[in-house]
Amino acid sequence: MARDFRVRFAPSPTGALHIGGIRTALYNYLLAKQKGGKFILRIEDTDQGRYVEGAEDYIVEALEWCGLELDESPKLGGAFGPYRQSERKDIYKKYVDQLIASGKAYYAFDSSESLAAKRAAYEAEKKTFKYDASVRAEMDNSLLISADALQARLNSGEAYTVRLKVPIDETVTVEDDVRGKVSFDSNELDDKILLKADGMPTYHLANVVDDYLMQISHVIRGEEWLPSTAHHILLYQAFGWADSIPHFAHLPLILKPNGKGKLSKRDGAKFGFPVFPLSWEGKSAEDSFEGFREYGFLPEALVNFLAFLGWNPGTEQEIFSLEELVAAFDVEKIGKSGARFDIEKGTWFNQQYLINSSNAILAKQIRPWVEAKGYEVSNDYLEGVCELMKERVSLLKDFPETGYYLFEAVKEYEGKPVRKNWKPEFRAAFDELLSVIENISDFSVSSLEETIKAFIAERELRIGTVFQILRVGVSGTLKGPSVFDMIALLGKEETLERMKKAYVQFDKIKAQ
RNA sequence: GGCCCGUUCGUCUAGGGGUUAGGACGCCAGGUUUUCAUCCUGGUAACAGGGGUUCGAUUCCCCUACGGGCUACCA
Repeated sequence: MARDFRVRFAPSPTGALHIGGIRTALYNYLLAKQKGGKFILRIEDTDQGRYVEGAEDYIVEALEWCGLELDESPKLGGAFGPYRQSERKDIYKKYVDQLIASGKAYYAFDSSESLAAKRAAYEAEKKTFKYDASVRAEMDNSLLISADALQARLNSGEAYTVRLKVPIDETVTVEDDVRGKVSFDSNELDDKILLKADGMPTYHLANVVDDYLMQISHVIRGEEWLPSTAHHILLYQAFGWADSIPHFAHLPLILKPNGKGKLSKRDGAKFGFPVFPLSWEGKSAEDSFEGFREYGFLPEALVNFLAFLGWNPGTEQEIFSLEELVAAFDVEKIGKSGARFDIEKGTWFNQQYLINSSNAILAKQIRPWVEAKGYEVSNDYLEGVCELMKERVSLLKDFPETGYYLFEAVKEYEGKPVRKNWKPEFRAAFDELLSVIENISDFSVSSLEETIKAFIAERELRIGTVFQILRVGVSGTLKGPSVFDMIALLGKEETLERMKKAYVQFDKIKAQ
């Protein structure tokens, strides 16, 4: 029987969500949308010790910013709620009791301290302690005591955990859509804690119970979960849910730029680029990070870039809108090896999106950056800036930075072109040029170009010299948009003012 | 250490028993442009190593090396 496609993104609210998480969410979203299924957000907040205020809101906002619309979530609700695991405590207890009753799980009274001591002792002998079938009998659990004794201990309020009783001599096979069959020897598997002493489930239990109850059809998650998937399979079997095991797809990890380990939150500061979608204000500067949004990325570009980290359509097309990704996505085409994070490529994607955006849309996008610099300009003007700058920058914040001279007076003049081209005796000719400019009634790029070129020809001036002087006079730099474009955008008054001011500076530079 | 996964240009990757091993980013060169950028053209550069299997392996198998993940009352 074909099940509906129901996929979930299930992060822990332990802080900002980094781009590895966003990519996981993206792949889940793409599969759900392509198949007409549901994309669900489930908050896995079973570790009260690591819970961070604001993290859930951050996750939701990040998904929204990326355009990954949810169908069911803690805030949206849905037929399978609640969607926060901390609110499902009773459900897990019920299922754990079922497991104990059927002998698939057992109570363990070993304290954290005694286990730590055990581990230390093993380590001293260069061995690794594992709470498994081989040591169960040496531990303090319900497998070793009578029903009465157990009841007495339970009644006394003694702290306990519940562990999965992993069967011996079995081969557990995970069918992974990315990696194929992956097998584990059950004797290598430890008796994972299912229910913690505080009554909360561990990831393993909560995950399996919720995926089952929420009728999740596909589990797409990071490769770090592959080893524990064996336990998850065992759990499905223990519950008698073997027929409802979802499809698994374990994603290759996103690696640090140097390939040494998976990308982590500290790498942003270390390598000088963001690893989070949005900025995160932590309790300390060390725990605060800049996001791609604040760095100047368009969400579409981030999504496109992330989609290609570990997946590709097999064609030569690289620029994909979200809708196109939905259509082209294919779990079969997900790669198997980790992908290093290369900000250069990401920046290229962003520039492609900048170039392909309309000026009207871009103007809206850059306005916050422009206003943050204290500039007040009209939309028309901003659109003009976009037209002139979008092929020359790669981040939104570059517009008011690289092109600051389109918003305020030139702060610094490049010396080299001035020394090379400026002569005080040109002043007369340039004064004339300025009056010519002043008299242009149609202040458009084409008439500007025509008039100025005619003037240069008439006076037999060197075209390169005049252009460079105008360019540096108006923008301070040799790099940038066409002079005529800049002059037309700045307007007559501003241009004349800038040039007059520039002559004075040019003389000074020349005199140095 | 044990278990699991992986390995094609510097990076992201396509491909797949016989290919000039393709594309993109980056880099370099040329062209276009009054500059820069865009754009166009060209170039640079890869199948980790060793054994098999095979007429033929980069492709299939094994081993080694290297890399990564997991090994918590964290997810």
